[in-house]
Amino acid sequence: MKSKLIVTTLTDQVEANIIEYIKENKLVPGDPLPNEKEFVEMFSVGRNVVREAMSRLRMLGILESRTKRGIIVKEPPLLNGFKKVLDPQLLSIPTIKELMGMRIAMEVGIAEFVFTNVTHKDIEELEQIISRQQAIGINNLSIEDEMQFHKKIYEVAGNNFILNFYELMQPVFLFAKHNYESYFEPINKKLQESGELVTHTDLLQAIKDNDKNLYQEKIRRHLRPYWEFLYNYNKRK
Amino acid sequence: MKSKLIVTTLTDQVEANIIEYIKENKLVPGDPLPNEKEFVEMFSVGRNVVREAMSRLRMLGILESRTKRGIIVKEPPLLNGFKKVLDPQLLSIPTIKELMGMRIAMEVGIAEFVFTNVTHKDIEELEQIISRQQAIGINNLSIEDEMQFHKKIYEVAGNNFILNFYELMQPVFLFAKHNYESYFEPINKKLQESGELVTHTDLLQAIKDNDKNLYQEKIRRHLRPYWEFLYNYNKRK
DNA sequence: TTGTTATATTTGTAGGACAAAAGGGATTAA
DNA sequence: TTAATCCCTTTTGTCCTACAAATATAACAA
Repeated sequence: MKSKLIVTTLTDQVEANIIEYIKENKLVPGDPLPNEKEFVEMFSVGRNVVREAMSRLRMLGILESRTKRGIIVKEPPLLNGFKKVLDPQLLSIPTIKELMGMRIAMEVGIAEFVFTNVTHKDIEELEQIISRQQAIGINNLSIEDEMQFHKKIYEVAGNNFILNFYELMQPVFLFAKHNYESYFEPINKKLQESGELVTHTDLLQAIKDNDKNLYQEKIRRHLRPYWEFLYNYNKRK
Repeated sequence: MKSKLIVTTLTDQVEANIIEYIKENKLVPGDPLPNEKEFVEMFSVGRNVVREAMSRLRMLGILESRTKRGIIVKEPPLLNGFKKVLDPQLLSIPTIKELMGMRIAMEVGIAEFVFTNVTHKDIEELEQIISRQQAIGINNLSIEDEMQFHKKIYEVAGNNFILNFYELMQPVFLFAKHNYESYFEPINKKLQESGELVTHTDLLQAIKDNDKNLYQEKIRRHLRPYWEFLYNYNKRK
């Protein structure tokens, strides 16, 4: 029984059919795909529909087409699609809060990898980053400066996917931080006054002391304010 | 200087242009977009190109179109695109290993949330899951059974994004586990013999004891074998 | 065999056509 | 005046044709 409301378009169906075709025929990266005309006949649809479906898969990086040479299956970059939806302008506050929770979990969770991989050279680099930041002054710190330290931590962890993930989410974090600081007083200042501020220096010290549990506790307290503030920020900008 | 090799198609450009249009005009979910014809004129391209670009954004969930009512901006589900590239058939072993590393980090990192949120009722449910699994026998456990426990943990953590993320990655984990066990002896058996097996019972005990650090250590040891085995598995199936 | 040329194929792009759906306006009824 | 109904117009979804650019393939020449 078909509802009058169109829930899936032909393009949606053909897109799913092509994915199914790849799975059923066990195509792996490098394998050629039937060309447009063959899909048109296979699914009995117009060429536009097939092209729209393939265009989507090409955007995700699952397919690659070379003029005349046909279309091949590709190992897709994992975050092609994710990147495009991570626009703070489009996301609700609860969603942004969940992303921030994800970040906290990740950054606590990679501690294991960080402590396994970290070298003296890494520690030196982290010290340099911190001293550059101190030269600027903790309250004049640009958000990009602030993020350098964390990025380096992610690099030490040695997982490219997690690093990419973090970098893609940065615009969202910037939004959260910027909004916090424009509606309230700067986070750093507030925490400094209450004595709860966990600085990058504190984090680095825990790394130097090889105290993983302490590091995890500190990184949590370092990030938590951004997460908690989102509780009280329930309207879209 | 233009290379003769076409790196971006018109569709790619128009897709980027539409995203830029949304940002520049500060459109938020619910706002209407110009219709296809207007974009055709705005960018001086054929209707097909505009449709392909919008079809991509519709797939990601950034746009929604209703026949005649036009197109509106939508808050996109975050993982629409990610879901489609998570096909173990398409991913290389190093990539799968990075995903597994991500999972370990997440599951260690959400401990904080789990320990904050967990209730007696949750613990009862976890006990029921475990006893169902023990009734089956630890070596007869289906992979789905095995995953029930972890899914419940993610639910307790209370972050929908992380939960969705985990569920999407399950096919990849299944692949890793299945391959390990078909090439080597079952993971559980091997670890049991060496006395290193961390069972769900051990994990639950750490939760009952409210010992977060121990839990994190145990969950790491519970998952690590799958991650390490990927080191030695360097060929695509 | 090797190199060149011509042909055919395939993708990218443009544009026309039409059906279905729904908004808006006009007409009619109360 | 207000409310209900009908018709027209707009817009999306789909199909189709056409053509340029690129290149694989075949045919041909040296």
